[in-house]
Amino acid sequence: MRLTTKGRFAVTAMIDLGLRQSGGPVTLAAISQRQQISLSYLEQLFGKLRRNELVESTRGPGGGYTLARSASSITVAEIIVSVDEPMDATQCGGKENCTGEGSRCMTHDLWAALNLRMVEFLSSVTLQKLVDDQVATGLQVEEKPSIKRAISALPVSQPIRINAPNSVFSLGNAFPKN
Amino acid sequence: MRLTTKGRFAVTAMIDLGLRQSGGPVTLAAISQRQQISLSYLEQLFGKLRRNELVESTRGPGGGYTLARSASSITVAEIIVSVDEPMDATQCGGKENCTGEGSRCMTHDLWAALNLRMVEFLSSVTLQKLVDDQVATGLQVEEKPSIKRAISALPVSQPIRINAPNSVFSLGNAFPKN
DNA sequence: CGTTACCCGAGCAAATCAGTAGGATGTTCG
DNA sequence: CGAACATCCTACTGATTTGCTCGGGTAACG
Repeated sequence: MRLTTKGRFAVTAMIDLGLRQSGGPVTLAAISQRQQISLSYLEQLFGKLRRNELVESTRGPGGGYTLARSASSITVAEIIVSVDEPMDATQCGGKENCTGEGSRCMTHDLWAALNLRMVEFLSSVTLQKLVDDQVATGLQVEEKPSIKRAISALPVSQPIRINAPNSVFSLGNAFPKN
Repeated sequence: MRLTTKGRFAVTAMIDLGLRQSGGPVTLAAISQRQQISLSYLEQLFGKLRRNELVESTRGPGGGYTLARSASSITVAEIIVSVDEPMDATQCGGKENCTGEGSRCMTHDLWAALNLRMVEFLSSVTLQKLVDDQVATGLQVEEKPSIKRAISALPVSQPIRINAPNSVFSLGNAFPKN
């Protein structure tokens, strides 16, 4: 498990998607405008999210992305793991003598175990919870017309602001030293 | 809070230090050999750990590093934060319009809150716990002579293997995709 | 003085990050 | 059909981080 801003972008985009998918598929262009993330970068992230079966895509006019499962069954851990490359393993890729013998290269098992704890923790937070917390901050999502796959003629309107209540939590790199 | 292999190296080295400092200061050269981390890289990491007052240094022959506080009062979170640069803040460094208005740039607060949760979690794990778990795996630390600051004439002997029981946990990037 | 071992900075190859560019493919509507 | 839409895909780029080397400097001990 690696925690970087990359995972943050993915989770943010997924929250936006969870908030607005009731009106049909949501385009990356719309998420890009609301969340200030570049479109091509979103395409790359959602490519991974799709291949990990967290979202489904619909092509053509009126298309976009929807959650592949209910938001309550998608966890933060799944999102982060999807966009973070597995990057093989520890640096003792198997070949290095690494002190030799039968048991693994010291740190290997130790960190596998901590990783598990991190995943357990992040698995306890569902996307639904994050979406609910957003709704609770008094954010209003203007609905798209309920006609399925209708081409939205609506202007993008003002960007959705995602605010955090005290109950949820944060990743990323904002950690002032003093 | 950022979780990368850098923090992993730091925590691993600190566990090694916690295991062996009872025999006096531990040299980075010894840690380097046991944990397979380059000496110069360790020097950089311990420079940060020292400036964050997690370790103390003793120069000259027989010198090395010792924990600045008891292992039970040092947390994993402190170690990781010490070696990970604060790298300022979110990308809306304050200047970007970021949708404007009074409230922060959407993701800002959301992630600050998750960050807090991560820190709380990693703060609940002390270095002492990690050291105890290592001792529990049946690792024997051969003592240096109890003469304080004596020059160790002992051969480095075999490297200490750090193994993980199921009770502790892991960071790092070992997370197989399948 | 010589050895030990901490200190410090510059620099470097590789990887990752965030984004750009340029298309190709599939869907819908006129 | 053909144009617009929107996902898909690959490759490339500049900036940063990672892990490490090199070369020296300084304090402590014999």
